[in-house]
Amino acid sequence: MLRQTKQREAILRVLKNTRTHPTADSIYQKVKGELPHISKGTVYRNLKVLQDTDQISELKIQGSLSRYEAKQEAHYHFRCEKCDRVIDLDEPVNQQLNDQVGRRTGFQILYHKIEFGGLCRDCMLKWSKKQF
Amino acid sequence: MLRQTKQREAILRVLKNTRTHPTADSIYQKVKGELPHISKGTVYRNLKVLQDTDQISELKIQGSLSRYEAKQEAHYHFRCEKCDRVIDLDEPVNQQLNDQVGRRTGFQILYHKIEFGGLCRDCMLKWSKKQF
DNA sequence: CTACTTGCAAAATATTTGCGTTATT
DNA sequence: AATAACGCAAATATTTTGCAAGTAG
Repeated sequence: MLRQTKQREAILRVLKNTRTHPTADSIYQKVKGELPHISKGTVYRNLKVLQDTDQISELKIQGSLSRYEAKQEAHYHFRCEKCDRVIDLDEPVNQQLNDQVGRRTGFQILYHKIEFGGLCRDCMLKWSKKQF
Repeated sequence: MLRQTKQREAILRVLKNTRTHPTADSIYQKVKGELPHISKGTVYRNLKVLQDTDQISELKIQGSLSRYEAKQEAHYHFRCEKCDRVIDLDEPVNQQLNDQVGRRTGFQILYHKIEFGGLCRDCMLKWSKKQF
């Protein structure tokens, strides 16, 4: 039976209270503020447990280490190539896509994820200013 | 100016001749058959150069190390959760999606990638046999 | 009490880098 | 020749793991 430890709670809380999709190391840094003796091993082990119990998910985004987020409704991600931020999109999720591809391929499709990439508004502004 | 070395050529050739989306290490292993003295540093350095010159692309797929593929027409990927293979899909690419999301978010969208996940046909068969 | 978790440290992986040498242009 | 690229080995991440001690249930 899984136990509820303050380390595990703290890690989950950090993820529920941010929208930045932090890496394992930055989760470790944040939790250390609250639990100074926590070890990285504990962070990695708990990230794994939380994934296995479907409370968080891992994001493998272009050009960065794995990031994590607390599980929410399905949504897509956008990554800014300049500032490297990862932003949750409101864009509606294409519910039929899985069935569509499943029918055409004969595979059993359980999920799909989309990563958009480009420039966020902040970076577009900064960049365009530099042109003049 | 970039030079054309046999190491770089061999790495690119390996990627052009496979559909398996190999990892850096398995590329290293394959190229070693042809160039026994090649080093891993050379493989990593060349994978970077080939990406920067847009000849190959890196795939960050759920539950595995980075994989690589020679650049082709845009396409989506499917990952089997049982055998962990990554398969290129014929599925048509949604060309309007970038503009659509760009309009709604105000971001400049340069690309999008989709990863589907589930069970491939082979694994569905194996798995269903085990039920009886 | 039991056994899941932790902290710590060491080990295992993965990737990058410094440097003297090789080889492409 | 000039210098990009290489091989090798050492240096850096990054992640996993063994183990004795701590603690939730």
